Parts: sequence; C-alpha cells; structure tokens
Amino acid sequence: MSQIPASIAPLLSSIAPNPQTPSTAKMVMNPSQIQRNKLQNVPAFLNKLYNMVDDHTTDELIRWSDDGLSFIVVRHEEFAKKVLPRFFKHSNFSSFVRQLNMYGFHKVPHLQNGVLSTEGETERWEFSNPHFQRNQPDLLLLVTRKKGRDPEEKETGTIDLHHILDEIAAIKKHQMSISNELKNVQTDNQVLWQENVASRERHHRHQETIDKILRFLASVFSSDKNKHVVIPRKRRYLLTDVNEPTTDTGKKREYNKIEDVDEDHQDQPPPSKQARTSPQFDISEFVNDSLPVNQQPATADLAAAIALNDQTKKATAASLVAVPNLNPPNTHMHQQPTHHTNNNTPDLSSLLNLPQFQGLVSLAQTNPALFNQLTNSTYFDVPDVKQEPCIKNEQHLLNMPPPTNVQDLETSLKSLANELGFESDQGLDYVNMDDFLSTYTQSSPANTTTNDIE
Amino acid sequence: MSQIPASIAPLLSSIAPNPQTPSTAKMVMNPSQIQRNKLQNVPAFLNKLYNMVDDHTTDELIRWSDDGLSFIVVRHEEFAKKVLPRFFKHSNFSSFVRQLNMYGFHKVPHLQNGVLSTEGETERWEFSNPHFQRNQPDLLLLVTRKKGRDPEEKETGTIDLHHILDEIAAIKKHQMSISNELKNVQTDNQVLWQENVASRERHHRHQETIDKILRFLASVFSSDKNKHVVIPRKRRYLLTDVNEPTTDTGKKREYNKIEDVDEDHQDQPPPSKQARTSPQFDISEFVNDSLPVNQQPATADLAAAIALNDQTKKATAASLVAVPNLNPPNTHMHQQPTHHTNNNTPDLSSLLNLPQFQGLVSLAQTNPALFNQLTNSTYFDVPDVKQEPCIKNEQHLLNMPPPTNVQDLETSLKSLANELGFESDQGLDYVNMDDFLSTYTQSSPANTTTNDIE
Amino acid sequence: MSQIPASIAPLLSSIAPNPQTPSTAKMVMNPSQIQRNKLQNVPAFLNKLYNMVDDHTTDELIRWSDDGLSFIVVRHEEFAKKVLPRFFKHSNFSSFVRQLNMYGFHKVPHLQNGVLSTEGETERWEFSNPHFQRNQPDLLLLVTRKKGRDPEEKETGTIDLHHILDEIAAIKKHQMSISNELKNVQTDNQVLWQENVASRERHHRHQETIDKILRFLASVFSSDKNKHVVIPRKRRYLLTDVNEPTTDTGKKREYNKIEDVDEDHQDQPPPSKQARTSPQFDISEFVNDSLPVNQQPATADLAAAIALNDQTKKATAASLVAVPNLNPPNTHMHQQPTHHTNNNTPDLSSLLNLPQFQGLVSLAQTNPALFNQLTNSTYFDVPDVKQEPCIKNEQHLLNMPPPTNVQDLETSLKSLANELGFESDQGLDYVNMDDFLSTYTQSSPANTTTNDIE
DNA sequence: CGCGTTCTAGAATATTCGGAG
DNA sequence: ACTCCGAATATTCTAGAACGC
Repeated sequence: MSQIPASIAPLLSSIAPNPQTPSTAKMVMNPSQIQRNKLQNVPAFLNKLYNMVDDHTTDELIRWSDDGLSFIVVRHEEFAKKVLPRFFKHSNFSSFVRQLNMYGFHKVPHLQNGVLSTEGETERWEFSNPHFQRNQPDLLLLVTRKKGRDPEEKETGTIDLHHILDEIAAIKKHQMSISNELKNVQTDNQVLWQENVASRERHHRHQETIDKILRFLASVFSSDKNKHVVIPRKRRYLLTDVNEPTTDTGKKREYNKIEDVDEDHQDQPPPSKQARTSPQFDISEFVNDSLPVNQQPATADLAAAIALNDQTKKATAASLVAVPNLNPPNTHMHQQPTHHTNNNTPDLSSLLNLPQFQGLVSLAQTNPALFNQLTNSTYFDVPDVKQEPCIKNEQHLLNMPPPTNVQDLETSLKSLANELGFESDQGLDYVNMDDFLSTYTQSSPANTTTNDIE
Repeated sequence: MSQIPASIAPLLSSIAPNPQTPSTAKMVMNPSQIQRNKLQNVPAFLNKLYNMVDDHTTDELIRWSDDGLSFIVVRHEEFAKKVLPRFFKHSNFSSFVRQLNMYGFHKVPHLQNGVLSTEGETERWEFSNPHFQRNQPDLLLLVTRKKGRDPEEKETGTIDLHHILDEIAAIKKHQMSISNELKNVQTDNQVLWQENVASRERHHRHQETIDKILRFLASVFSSDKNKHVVIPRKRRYLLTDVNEPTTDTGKKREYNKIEDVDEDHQDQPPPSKQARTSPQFDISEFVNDSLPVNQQPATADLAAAIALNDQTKKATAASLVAVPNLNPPNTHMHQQPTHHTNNNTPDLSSLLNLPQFQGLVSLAQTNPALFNQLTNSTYFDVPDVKQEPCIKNEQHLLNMPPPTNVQDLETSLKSLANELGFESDQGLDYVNMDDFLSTYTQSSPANTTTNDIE
Repeated sequence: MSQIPASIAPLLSSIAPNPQTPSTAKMVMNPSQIQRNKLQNVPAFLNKLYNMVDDHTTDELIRWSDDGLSFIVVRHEEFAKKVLPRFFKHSNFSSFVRQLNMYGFHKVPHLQNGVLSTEGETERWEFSNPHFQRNQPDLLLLVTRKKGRDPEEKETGTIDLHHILDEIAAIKKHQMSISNELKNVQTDNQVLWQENVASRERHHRHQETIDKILRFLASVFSSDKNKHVVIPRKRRYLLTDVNEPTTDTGKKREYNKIEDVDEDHQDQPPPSKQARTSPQFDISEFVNDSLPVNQQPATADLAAAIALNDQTKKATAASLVAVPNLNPPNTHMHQQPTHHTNNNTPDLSSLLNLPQFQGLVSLAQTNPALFNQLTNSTYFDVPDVKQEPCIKNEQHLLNMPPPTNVQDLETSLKSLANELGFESDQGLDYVNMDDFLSTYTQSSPANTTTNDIE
C-alpha cells in the first residue's frame, strides 16, 4: 500500500533523515546566524523571506504550504505586527506584499475569495514564486527583482505583426512536440494495457495451478487408507460403513443435496477395492475440460496442474509473442474538439481490438528491438515451446495404467503418517484437516454455489 | 453645524437620527434602505465613506480629524474586519485605500512615519480630500473618480490578418485534438494504476498461498514423530539407526559436509524421543519469530493456504468490482501553464485530488458500461463472496483437537514412503528433506518476517 | 517500496466501503482542498462556475446537462440565494448571468420558451459555452472574457489584432496546460512500466516456484511402488545403493558435483529397478522440456522451490528498490532539439529528479510518520534480506547425504494414513472431504468457465 | 545603480444598473 | 418579453513612482 514510487525512496531517505532538526536549528538561531544562511548574490529580501517562512517558530503566522511550493500568511495583521519587524524595518503588510510582487511573487487566489460570507479565509494570504520552494534555497538565485519597464514604447503597429507570427510559429512547434510526446505516451499506454491483460491471464493461470495443487493436497491428505492419492467417493462409503453406519443416512442426504449427479451411486455400498481401479480413476475422464471434478481423482488434479502449469508458460510466452499480431482498430486520434467523442470505447470483450494495443503494432514496427526486449522471454523460462509435448504428455497421462496394488496401502498409511512427522500423540492435526476441509468446502462453494449446500 | 444644503437635509436627517444606532441600523440595513441614504449623482463609495466617518458608534476605529478636514483610521486591521464589511463587499483595508486614492484622497503623512517600532502610530492612517469635509456632504458632488487614461491604439498591420486568423483556427483545432487524446491517455493510465494495485494484491496473495503450501509440505515431509510441524534432523538419526547402520559412516561424512553446525550431534545416537523434542530442534527456533509455526500445525498451514487461496479469489474479484465505486477526488485540474508548471501539486496530503484520477470519473460517467466491463471480474472466478466462512473456518482450525496416537508412526514411515512413491529400497530422501527444511527455515524467516501471519 | 502512486491508496481504502457517496468527497472538502481545485491563470469566475456546476451537493439547483456540454440552473431564485453567495460576493442571479455573458456563455433556449405560464420551465435556465464542458477543465483556458470594445472603430485591423493576441494567449495557456498534463502522464507511465517489469519478475518467480512444487509433488506422489511416474535420479541411485552398495562411491561423487552435468553417463544406471521407472511414466517426458527434471530430485525440487520462493520475495522487494536503476523500455520519444527541453527525459534512472516527486520530499520532511506509513512494506515481507542464506542452503542441498534405509516404510504407510487424519476408526469427515472435493471441482470450473483447462 | 519603504496608479476582473436589439 | 451588452463602479492584485539608503 505504499504509495511512494520505489525510485524516490532512497532520495527521500536522504532528504529527511531527521525532520525535526531543521526547525530546532532555526529556533535557536539568532540574527547573526540567520545572516549566515544568506546566500551570496541574493537580495536581502529573499533571504529574509526564506528564513521567515522556514522558521517553524512562526508557523502560526507564516509557513510553507503543504507542498512546499508556496507560503501562507494567516492573520496578516498579527503577522505584520509581530513577524515583519523582526526581519524588515517596517510592519506594513502592504509593503511586504509590494516587495513580493517586485520579486515576481503572486498571490494564490482562493476559491472562497469572493464569497459573500467571508469567514476566516480572508485571513489567508498565499504567495508563490516558481523559484521559491521549500528546501531549495539555491533556487532563490533565479528570483530576480523587476526592473523598470522597457522604455521603448514602439508603436504597436507592424512590430506586433511580426511578434504575432513568431508566436504562432512557436506555438506550432510546441504543439508538434506535444503531439509527438502524446503519441509516445499512448503507445506506452497501449503496451501497458497489453501487459495488464497478460498479467491477468498469468495470474489466472497461477490461480488455477495453485487451486489444483491445493485440491490435490487436500485429496491426498484427506483420503483414507485405501486411497492415498485420491479417493473420490467410494472412500466415504467405505469409511461410512466401517466407522459410522448410523450417520450414513445423514450423509446420504447430504449427497443428495450436494451431488445431484450421483444419486445412482448413493445407495450403493462401497464398490470395494475393485471399484478403486474402476474407470473413474481413469485420467481420461477428467482431463477433459468440462469434466466435473468428481470424476477427477487427485492424481488427475496433479496431472492437470502440471499440464496447466506447463501450458501457462507456453501461453504466457505466446500471448506476448502474439501481441504484435493484434490489429487494434484505428485510434480515434483526432477527436473533434467540440463534440465529446473522446470517450474511448475500450470494450473488454474485444479487448484485443482495443485501440490501446495499436501501439504495440507500431512499436513492433518502429522499434523491434524494444519490442523484443519487452516480449522476449527474459522473464520466462520457455520462450519457445511446442505444443506437442503437452498434448503428447497428456496422452501419456491418459494412457496411464490404473493404480495397481492398493491393498497394503491401507495398512501402511498410518505408519507413513508417523514417519512423515505426524506424531501419534500430537499427530497430524487430522481434525484440523477435517476442519480445514470443511472450511474449504464451506467457503469455496460460498462463491458460486451457495444453494448447493443449503 | 448645519451647512447642509436644504436639498439634502431631509436625506441626512433620516440617515443618523440617533447617533448610536446608525451602525446597527446599517447592519440590519437591507439594500433598499441603503439606497435611501445614497445621495443622488454621488458614487456609492463617497456616500458610504461619509456615513462611515460620520458614524459616531465607530469613532474608535474611524472618525473625523479634529478639524474635520480629514478622517483618521486607527487600528486599521480591526477597522477592516469590523467596519468595512458593513459598508462594502470586502474587508480589505487595501481595497479601501484603493478607492480613496481613486477618488483623490491622499494619505496624510505623519511625523513618526519613518520611525521604526513606533507602535501606536503605525496604526494611525489619515486621509484627506479637499472636498471631503465634516458636515459638508454636498461637497461630495465635487469629488470625482479618476478615469482610466486614454489608450492610444494606433492602427496596425491589417494585412496578414486573415492568414493569422486561419493559422490560429488550425492551431486551436489541433490543440483540441491533442487535449482529447491526452484525456484518453490519462483515463487509461488511471485504470492502469488501478490494475497495478490489484495486481500487486493478487501477487501478494499468491505469494502467501505458495508460502503456506511450502510450509505445509515442509512440515509434512520433514517432521519426525514428535514434531509434527517440522522436525529437521532428528528423524534422520532414527532412520539411520534403525535401518542402515552400515551406511551410517558414509552418511556422517556427508553430514559433515552439509550441516556444519551439527557435527556434534552427528555421531551421537538418536537422542530418543526426549532429545527429539529438545528445544534446539524446535522449529520455533529458526522459523521466523513472527511465525508461530508451533501453533500452526502443518494441516493448519495447508488449510490456511486453501483459505487464503479462496480468499484471494474473493478479494481479487472484490477489488475489481469495487473499482467503479471509486470516487476520485476532484481534479485540481489546471496545472499552471506559464510558470510553476512542472510542479504538479506534488502535495501528498492532497494527493487524492490528483488529476490522474480525473479520468476514472469521466470514464465511469461517460461510459459506465465500459467501466464496468473493464472492472468486471472477467478473469476471476469469484465475483462476489462473503468473508465470513474463511474466518470462521480458521476458528475451527484453532479449536481443533490435539493429535492422537503416534506410536507406530515411527515404524510406518517407511511404508508410507513406499506408497507415496518412495520405494523402501529407494527410500525417501528424508535427508534432503531435512536440508530443505533447514534451508527453508533459514531463508523463509528472512523473507516473510512480520507480515507472514498477520 | 511499493510504487503505487500515493494518489490511489487513500482512494482505494475509501472506495469499497461506501460506493454510493461520490458527492461526500466534496462535502468534506476543506478550504485548502477547495483551493487546490482552482486553476491557475483562469479567471476566478470560471473556476467558481466549474466547481459550482460540478458540485454534486448542489445538483438540485445547478448541475451539468446530461451530455456535459452545458449546465442547468433550476429554481434560479433559490439558487441565487443559497449557492451564489458561496462563490461570489453577491446573490443576484442577474449578476451571475452578466458574468456568464461576459465569458461568452449563452442561454440555451427551450421549447416551451414562448409558452405562457409554463411554470416549471421558466425555472429552468441552461447556459452553454463551447469550451465549458464536463470533465474538461483544461478547456476553461480557452474561455476568454470579453474586453471592453475600443470606442474608435477604426479599420478591422486593430480590433482583430487584439483579438488575435488574446487568442494566442489563450492557446499558449492551453498548450502549457496540455504539456503539463502530458508530463504527468508520462511520469505515471514510467512508473507503470516499472511496475510491469516487477510484475513480470514476480510472476516468473511464482512460475518457477510452482514448477518446483509440482515437480516435487509429481515425484513424490505420482509413483506407487512399482510405477514411478518420476523417480529423481538420486533416489534411484539410492535404490541402487541399497541394492548395490558397491555404487556408493559413485553416488557420493554425484552429490558432490551436483547433478548439473548429470551423470547419467557417469555411473552405471540403476540396474534392476530401472524397470520400475518405465519411461512412459517418466514425468520428465511431459514436464516442460526445458526443465531437466531428471537432474532434479524431487526433494531437491521442493527445496529449490522453497529457496526460490524465498528468493522471490527478496527479489520482489529488491526489484522495487532497484527500480530507479531500471531502464524503461520506452522513452524513445521525440525530443525537440530546439526548445521544450521540459519534455521529460523519461529516463527512469533520473526518475528521482522528476518534479512530481518533489512533494514526496517535503512529505518525508514534514510528516515522516506518514511517509513511513506510505512507504512501508505492507505487501512485502522482507524489505531487507541477504542472499547468502539461500545460496548457502542450496549448497547444503547439493552436499546433502544420501538417503538411508527405507525398509519399513511400506509397512507403516497405513499408520501414517491414520495419523494423517484418515483414521478409519476416527472417522474423518471424509464425507465432507468428498463433498468438498466435488463442491470445489464443481464450483471452481464454473468460475473459470472455459479457460480452465483449454 | 540597486534595494527597501511608502504611497499611488494600472489593469483585470466583479458587480450593478440600465438599455439596445 | 427575452437575451445580451455597455457602462459605471467595486474589488483585487500588481506595478509605478518617489524617496532614502
């Protein structure tokens, strides 16, 4: 949530290591010391003004504005009587203002300036000078006192014409510059948009990968003896039978509510070990995208996670490579000034067609090096991968032989738990496991399918 | 006393019948009443000034001089604040003086004028006008306001006028176009900023999720019997002792290489269970302080990871959904064109008013559909979820019952390893496990430090 | 550390809670904030008018038209009494209209204009100015006040000259405004680039971490006794070792050297058990090509994942700190050689010198607490860490001793399963587990919809 | 000459009143 | 009758000018 660009942090750290000292230093400063702060070749007024504003002891009457680009005088009468004579040989606020104007300071108008019911804001006088800034006393050298105006009062005639033409030329030049800059910024912005979309997709894939990992882990560690990797629903029957036959009915009811698709199996007894190797463990069932997870054993989850992960990398690289192929519609560049056509229509559904991405094309064309740099797989492992391996591998998975002997699994699960560091007394918090599972199942459906549970 | 011409006498009589009340009368005076006191063909200022000076209730601040040829203002600040607004639309002494000068009044210099620190006398301002005298309001007709001087506007070149006008028109058109484009870019940029914030949060949550997964895995796979959360190195001793006393030597050598800190323990036999729970191996020692891993069983980690993961999706979607609700503060629009320009209000306190957010407002206003589309959770699973389940579930975890029997864990670890793919003959790389754990625990605390659990 | 512009953070924090109260932001605006909304070099009237129209709290009396091209005043008397004095020194609607006309506003005639006694419509006053538009305050620079006409109607020359000069002045103002806005956008863009680079790195590290997790999980869980989806090489060798103690030396060498080069040639391939690792199930086939999984034992994978994860967090923090060193891709803008040197040197290396960050300096000075709060590493755990532990730990891993005996693993698997919370007698809520799984799998794909596997 | 202080004026905008079209 | 403008005054901010140092 930090809002400060990283680039500034070091700077700032060096700026204000101890923010309190400047004020204290000034507090004890006597007039001679004040003079020591005087810059060479700077009019006394500016020096005095700077010190006066900078003096924290008089912040009640005169102080820097929050941004340090101007200073504020409140209760100018009191300021004139109490502060001014400490620096100048008068106590007239108007004289002070005259000097300010003489040095190019301007009063910062307030919105409440002309209000009828002038409350306390009329007390507030704010002046600014582009070169009068907090912590930048060196800029005072750029503040110059106004000289007498130019005595040559030529006739406004033809001279003005030339001046006008010059001004127009300068304006045109400036406008071209701005236009070019704007174009560049637009290009940058479009690339940034592209990046944002890619980042979202990357995040999404990561999200899914993590999901699958977690689902896999949940399946693995919540399964019972016979299904160590993952046991879809047979397991529960087994356990139900073994442990709590009484709750079986209740559970079944739940099943009815939750898993509408599996009613047929509900009343069936656990299919025994044979069922474990039943085709429901066939990865071919769940590799399909649309396949419900019930038919997705944990191993399938893991396999899918791997596949997805792999695919993610490909897609990540591919998305970047594919960017230049985007053909964003033309960019409504010159809007008519008077009409309001400027609202860009960045339709997300057709995000690829967004004008924001137009710049990528031009970028790839005008600056291929940069484009490559941007899209290059500097940050990604797999700059160029083929799709075949993935498919082929999925085929492998599909052809995976069903799990074999599962008998001793049941008998050895416990010992493994021991060995894995789940103390028998403390043990793995399998209860936690339960809770966590229920937690997960409670929260997860909360997102989309709340009614499913209720 | 009565030099007042008969023509105005009735007028004046109605002005100040009771010398004390005029001020109050004026305070409650409505515009129509004021108008009645106005002399015909006399500027309002002179009327007001005359009445103001003549008003005895304000003699403390403004009054006639002793000779009635001038008037005196004492404590001009108080006068400005209390008296001026009762007659004029302002309370600025300088504006009052400007009007005096405009009508030919001059300040009467004082002897103590140039004296420094003359306290009371600097408060005294005296103005005079030859036709502004006490009890002679008819003279006010002779007080005239100064007119602006006649500006001599010679003719100038009329030749290129048409051309200049054309150029100006073109420039204006171009400028409007640029301005609109700039606005679009600004809007885009603001959305990009939003995206950046969201992306950071997404990353952060992913980071935490992965952390928890890893911690869970570490806890599960590296712990020995007595330390279910994480037990670095005891376990290996166990295994070493039980299983392969022959390879013990070789292993010890390797330990020397790897774990330099633990050589002392190496040659020792497994310290038995008591030693296993010795605090030096307690994960709390090397896990970051802020990480109460002891209080976080492995399953809790996994559960938390799942919960966090779930929450991540919620938050991700929520953040995006919430975007349109943003109310960007007003856009302090115009930067100063001529001077000061580049300092774009870097004031952090008013950062909310940055123009960067202007575009979001306009975007939301001008094209709400697009805005929603942009901010909609196209890429995120859970557009709308509640937070309660997660918290509640974590509570479940905290209340989870203590672990139970752990006896045969030691004997069954190996078999589980087998089933999990670590053949008994091959063996799980529990030594690796240990190292990895130490690695993780050493490095992890450095990273996550405080915010890990938060 | 975070680079999120300060402008957003408070916004974000205040966003979600009450999304409906956009107007409240202005309601709570304090005078200083109001003042900030004022545009420089724009007549006070235009500023006030814009803010007045834009103020949603007074939409009942004055507001923008639907298209934002004009503004509407209803119940002008009430408006004059209640709204006008908040901005001007009067409460006369006619004075307000006079100013509008002075600035080129025109009343928009209504259809019911000529109708008699149309009650409601006479209350409705609508004014428009081509350069007075909603959300385009910069256009106010083009709104010029009418000058007093030159009484001497000489040839059109002089008149036009004045007009031309005025127009040029307005154009220059507008140009400066646009230029400044552009500068701000460019600065933002640069920071966004920074963010993008950082985001890419973050994603990349997450990618690798997930890769390693998956590889580890694949190694551990995908093999059953006889079918190893993946058998990291060490483990195989171990098995070899167990079976063939003679190869002990070879193993040690390998460990010492680390498996980079891989040794597949080095020593004898695992003789007998090699069959178990049937190539078709070798995860190395479908795991990404570029990932030499064979050379990365599962435990090493996990360890590396952890290390990488740890490193990720460091790098994430570091990358942000290192931001100023980044060389943003873009910039490549056309600098104008002759003038306009203000075109920001978009070089990020000099980002610190940008005037935009000037305020941060003052912030750090004036309000260090706030600054720290803003810059604090809310999102990153490890602001400052050393790299050594990670590297050192990896060294540990490389040198880690070979695994030891794995005999009883098989026999203890069951018990571990028990301990893992899958006690048959304890009755883990396997039903929940199943439900949760099905729920999860059912709901999860629903969210991600099609992109889930693709 | 340049700077500081004081008093006054210029210039632009703001407000009011009245009237032209 | 409605809209807009001219003109005078009012208010604000800035500059000129005189004088002393």
